[in-house]
Amino acid sequence: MPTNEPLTPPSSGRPSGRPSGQSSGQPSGRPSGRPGRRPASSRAAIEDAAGELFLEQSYARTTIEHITTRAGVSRASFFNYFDAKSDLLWGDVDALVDSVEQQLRAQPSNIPPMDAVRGALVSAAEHVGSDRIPLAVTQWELMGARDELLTSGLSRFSRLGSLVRVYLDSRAKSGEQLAVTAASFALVGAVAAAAGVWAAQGTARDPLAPLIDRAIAPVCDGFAPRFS
Amino acid sequence: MPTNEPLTPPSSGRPSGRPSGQSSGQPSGRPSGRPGRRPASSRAAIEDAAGELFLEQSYARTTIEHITTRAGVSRASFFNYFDAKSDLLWGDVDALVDSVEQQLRAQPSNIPPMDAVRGALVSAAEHVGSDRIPLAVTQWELMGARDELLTSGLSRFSRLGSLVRVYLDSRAKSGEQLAVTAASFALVGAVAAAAGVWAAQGTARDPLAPLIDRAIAPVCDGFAPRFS
DNA sequence: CGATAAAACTAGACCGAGTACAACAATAGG
DNA sequence: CCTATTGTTGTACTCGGTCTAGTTTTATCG
Repeated sequence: MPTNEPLTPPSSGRPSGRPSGQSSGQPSGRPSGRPGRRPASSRAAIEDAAGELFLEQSYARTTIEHITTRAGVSRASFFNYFDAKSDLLWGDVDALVDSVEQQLRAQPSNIPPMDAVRGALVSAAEHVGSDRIPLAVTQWELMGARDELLTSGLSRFSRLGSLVRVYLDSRAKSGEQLAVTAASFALVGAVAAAAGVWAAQGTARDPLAPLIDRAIAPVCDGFAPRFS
Repeated sequence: MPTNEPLTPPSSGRPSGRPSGQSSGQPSGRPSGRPGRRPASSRAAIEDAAGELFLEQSYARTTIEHITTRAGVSRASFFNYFDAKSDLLWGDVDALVDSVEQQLRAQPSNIPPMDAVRGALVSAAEHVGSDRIPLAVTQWELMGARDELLTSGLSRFSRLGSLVRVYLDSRAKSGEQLAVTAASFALVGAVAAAAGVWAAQGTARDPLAPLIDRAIAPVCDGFAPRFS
């Protein structure tokens, strides 16, 4: 007996090909230049289904099978679009970290390093509109057990830490490894704290950027003397 | 067909009861007061086997089955002693966090809050002798992909953050929620950074406590003005 | 001593996330 | 039509973790 597929026994098999459910209009838009089958609207369908289910029954109690079933997609398809279940929650945060990376590169090199980092973080935060909020934030209020959320999210923030560390390292004199690393991860801690407070404010929250700024300012002040 | 048990088909079954292998002497020491079967040396056997296997083939490639097989213990027994595989790596860190909690309670209440936290963290770090080093640290050098390690460890540090936050919260005037949270998690970031640098030093590393102190000092300096 | 209760341990089924791979379907271009 | 390419699916598998029922060892009480 196969291991998975607790639901949807072989009978009543879904018609292969794209299902008739949901909001997927005929995906045959433009020839798109390159060969191969064109993607159905699977990605959006998955995201929508996940958003609904997370609100209905929380992240922890929603399985990937639930999501794909509601989206009218195969379980295998899920992993074509996402590497892990937690990507549904934190994918937006990943994108935000990417934007921090860009902002860091865009910083002028004649200002003190900590000011540059501060500017980059705040700039990135300014692009977080209240329109597109990471799913993780909406879950924050809902979840009784935040540990799973927290754990799945921390690794994303650690990427931010590595990013900042590389930047600071490039602008510090050697022999400052400890200070560079400490500053980077202290900043990330402060950012995460601000994000947590922001998420906890529920709907109609304040803009994120000033919060971030207030949270990281003391860290910047503390470490600034350690850098040129 | 059963799902698991890829190895050890029903043939060649290990003799039930305590195996003759390893270092487990007859555990019948003292009557120990209370009823019930006395524990075999399973816990130590598991830890030893895990330590060996992690060094031989890394954490990621070692399954719980491997560990329990070498330890001569059933898989079920593993979960009698540990909640998760990652506890083998981070259990010592958990204990360390506990000791921070104690140190926080032992701090005099007439010194500034940030000084108290700093003292507690450094005191706890002083008890980390080079004798008993968390397995995670020894793995740090070995692992090609540190992400799994990192992820499994971050949640432990987040507990430290919550601890500090509660303490700071009890000593701050209300309305300082953001500052309290930011300070807590910035501290944790700095501590984690110091621990990482320490771990990366390989064998014969410097004492941890001064490293921690140097890492968190700027954070304390930065946030100190925000608290009474 | 025997009965009982508690504790350590085991066996085995089960679940869900994640991986791997071989198909199959749709589409562009020759 | 043929072929290469890309999206999608079915299916088997691994592993961490949970759960439950049952077995063995032990101390205590009658």
